[in-house]
Amino acid sequence: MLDLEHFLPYRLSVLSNQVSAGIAETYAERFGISVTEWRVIAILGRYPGISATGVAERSAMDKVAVSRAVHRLIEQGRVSRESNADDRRAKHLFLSEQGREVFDAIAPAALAYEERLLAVLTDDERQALDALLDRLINASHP
Amino acid sequence: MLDLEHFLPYRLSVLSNQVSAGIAETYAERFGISVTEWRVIAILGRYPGISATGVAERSAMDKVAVSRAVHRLIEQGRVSRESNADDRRAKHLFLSEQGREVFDAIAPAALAYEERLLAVLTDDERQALDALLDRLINASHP
DNA sequence: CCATATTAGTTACATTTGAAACCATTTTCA
DNA sequence: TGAAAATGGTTTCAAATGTAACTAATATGG
Repeated sequence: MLDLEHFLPYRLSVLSNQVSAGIAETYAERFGISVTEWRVIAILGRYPGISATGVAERSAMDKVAVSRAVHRLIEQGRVSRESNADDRRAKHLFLSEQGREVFDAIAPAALAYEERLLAVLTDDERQALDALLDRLINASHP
Repeated sequence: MLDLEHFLPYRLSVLSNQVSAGIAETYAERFGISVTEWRVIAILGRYPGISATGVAERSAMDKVAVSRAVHRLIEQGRVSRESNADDRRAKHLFLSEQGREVFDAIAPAALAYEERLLAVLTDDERQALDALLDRLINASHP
């Protein structure tokens, strides 16, 4: 018998939404930034000079979403672009100084949220969760 | 240092989206039904006569989404409504025979998907995952 | 070579979604 | 009581999103 409340896919969805909303609270208001924009910033903070396609791969967002987020971030002066000599279709993306400020402000808050959430687990449990998620993510790959 | 790919909230989001998309494949095409509609059906299959607000609470969807899904399901002849004598604002919701057919068809497929996903885990690991999710869901409550 | 296929990224259109305003009814409590 | 607040549910409007079509540039195989 299917009971939504004990159904793994459903529970994952609930948890994921609650957590995303919780984190969004820490930055949405303060910086007028959406989840997709934040994800692009997070990727660029970690991998400066990556292309839009690279961002899409690493963020599991589709390329249209990335394109739009990048467009808005450039408008906001938070991201800059440099053309790629080797492949003139692709552009290298970077955080501007303002983008870096956003990243530096949000990243600790996001990590603090994660820490607060994981505080209910012991170290062993965290590792176990990590490993379980790894395997499930691999297993669920299209 | 924040690294999106190892950040729990992000990983949850990726896994949840992959899984939801995987399950949706099993019914979207076949029944022309969306995730929200399927969730309403799943709840009504389990709790016949529940109100729209009850559905929203149990499904963690917002009431606008429920209202719209119910509306579409009624149009499709898959859900029926009965007014509530005690409170004339609220209505009792039920699966029609056709709605029940959809439920009976999808539920096993959804469970099979879950089973396929969980097949990569041992029984002990499943229980561990279940317990970990419980605690995280409670911890992440607004 | 060069015609064809592929890839990076954008745009256009339709659909979905969310927030806020909105009825209608019920509850509260002064 | 009855005026104000709360609740169930719907509607409206703007913003977010997905799909498909598109441009421009690069790669490939005959």
